[in-house]
Amino acid sequence: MYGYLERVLAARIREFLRLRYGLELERVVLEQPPKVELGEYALPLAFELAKKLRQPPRKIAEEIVQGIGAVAGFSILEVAGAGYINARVDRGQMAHATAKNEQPRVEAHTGKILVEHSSINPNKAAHVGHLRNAILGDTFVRLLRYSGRTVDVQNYIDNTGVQVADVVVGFLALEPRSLAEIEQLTGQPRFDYYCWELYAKVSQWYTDKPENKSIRLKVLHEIEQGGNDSANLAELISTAVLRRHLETMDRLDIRYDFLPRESEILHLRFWDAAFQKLKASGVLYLESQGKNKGCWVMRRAGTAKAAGQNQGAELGEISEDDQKVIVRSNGTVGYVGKDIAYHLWKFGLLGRDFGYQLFYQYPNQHQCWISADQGEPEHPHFGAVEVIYNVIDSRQAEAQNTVLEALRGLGYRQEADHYHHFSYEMVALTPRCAEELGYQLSEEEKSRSYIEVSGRKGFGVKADDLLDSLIASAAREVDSRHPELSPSERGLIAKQIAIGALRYFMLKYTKSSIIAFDFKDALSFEGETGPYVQYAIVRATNIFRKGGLDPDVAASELSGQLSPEALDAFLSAETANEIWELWLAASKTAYVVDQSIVTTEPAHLAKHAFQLAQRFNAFYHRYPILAERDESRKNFLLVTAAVVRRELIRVLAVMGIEAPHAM
RNA sequence: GCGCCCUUAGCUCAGUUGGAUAGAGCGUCUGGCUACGAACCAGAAGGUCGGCAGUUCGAAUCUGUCAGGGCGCACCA
Repeated sequence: MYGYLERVLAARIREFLRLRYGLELERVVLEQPPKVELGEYALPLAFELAKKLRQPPRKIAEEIVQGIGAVAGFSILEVAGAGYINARVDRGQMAHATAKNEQPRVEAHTGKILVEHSSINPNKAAHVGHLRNAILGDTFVRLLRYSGRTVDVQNYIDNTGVQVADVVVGFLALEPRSLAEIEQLTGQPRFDYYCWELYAKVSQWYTDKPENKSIRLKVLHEIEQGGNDSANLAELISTAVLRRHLETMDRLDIRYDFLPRESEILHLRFWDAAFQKLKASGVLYLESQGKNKGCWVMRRAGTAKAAGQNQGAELGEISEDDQKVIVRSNGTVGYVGKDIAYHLWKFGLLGRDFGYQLFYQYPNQHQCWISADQGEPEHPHFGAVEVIYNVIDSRQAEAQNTVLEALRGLGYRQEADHYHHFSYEMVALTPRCAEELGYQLSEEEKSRSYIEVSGRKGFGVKADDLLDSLIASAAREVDSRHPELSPSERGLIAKQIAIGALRYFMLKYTKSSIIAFDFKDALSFEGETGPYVQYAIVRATNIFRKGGLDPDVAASELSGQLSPEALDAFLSAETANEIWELWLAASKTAYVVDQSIVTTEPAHLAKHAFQLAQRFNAFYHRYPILAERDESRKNFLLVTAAVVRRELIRVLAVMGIEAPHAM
């Protein structure tokens, strides 16, 4: 409702300015006054117009307020301060609509959206950094779906790169085993942990003796080639680790629709199709001199063209430093080239498609498909979407932008505009956390605010380990507080709390903030945390349980007995501002969801969830509802609790967090 | 060297498109459980928003510059 009324007011103001002053404003700035006593919306509009109209702001504001007349949903517009226009809503009406769960929709979008996230190398266990990626991505998917969009979730699998090759080398050179033995190993519960260690060992082996790296190159070529022992081993390992990743993420309620793999991008020759287009359009050209002689290159994103150059197609136009090699002099294509081809496929511009095979059936029956050279005849359709979001850490910004520039260079302007690099910062560890994990730090490292994780060194917090300790920690609390519940009930609650804590922790920081991970912070269930919000919901639930009511139907049934006028009487009283602010916050779900999508910033949603819970906790403490003597007031307070509870559950659901029955 | 990001309370972070008195959590100190369960609430202390200059009626927010920190600039992915 909050966002809806904002749009109503903005549209009306814009219309008035057009008719009265002949002004066409692109955007009308609306904000919330510092205190709710001043109104629900504030317009600093008159300050902006003062210069254009050559009149003092205060006078303009008064003119607007007088001229605009009544606005539906609002009780009054008034001038305040040096020229603010403050708008007060009709509290009763707005609360009534909120209680009845009325959600005015804006126009429905039809185009499909593709969100790609996770994309973990399938050579070792997932760690905290991967969790941030997956939780950001999954939450963004939920945000889009909540606002009515159709979304495909993809997880790109680089199963032919050096990282997988290194584990293959480990099995071939360091811990030789038969294929049957390795196959048996892949069936172990946490095969990805085994690979984690092995990968670190191989990396150390290279460091000790750099000449060992020659094996890596040989294995890498064999894997890319396909149809040999190395390739078969890589397939076996990467598929097993991939399954483990799906299981780990499933613990957090994160699921995928499609897993495109690099092996198919190679085998199905996506690059050949892309290469033709890139050559024809002049995005790529063959360098004939210098260090990149014999390579097909394009301009690196972010490098400026010298004056007088157009597309950069002619020889020698791009200086060596500004060149990005797409095809090596030996004729093989690099990562960026494959990525360009893959993105042409995403937008349906490549003219080729994957084969599709059903790969994984989740316990909840959701199906996850994987790319295949020859797929099944019947399969869902992926790709050819309108908008894409790639959840990839900020270190790959330049590579992402180079792909984007290639699309632009090919003339796909609209697609380029719908290409979003959902960029976020990494998760590092605090020095204290690193020491807890048993790592020797130098004095210099101890003084730093964070230490970067390193898969190569086997240095990091594994995702499953973190989840395990969160669940164990939550279980201790639940067990001591609820000995009367069955072990399975307690287990479920502990799991919900653990996931709530973890997901909230990863979402409360803005994307541009580097998270310095520490067990103490992540294991906290107090203050600005997921469990704090969950606890507010449980408190609301308890009111209804003690009162013998069903909280889920209370909002709709009880609000039916309360007219807008009756609600207004409760909410417009001098002393009602605190409760009204709670209602106002509860009416903002759709508004905050939209804002989080537009800014690609799920942290807004997390902050909002916390603030709403905070207001509710204050309300809970101040108004003992069940002890209220006045029946109609008690009814009103119950509706308040029911509405806030409903919105809290809704907001948490968008964050992928469940509300426990008890805590 | 070039590009991108960051610098706000003791610590960790919010602060929408510039707007009314810069907020929260943690930590510290003080209070509150006969329960709609305190995983909570109330209160206190704590800030020249890295420095300087500029634009503006108005700057934590925009521009320039300096300082400090991070990341990226492979015929790796």
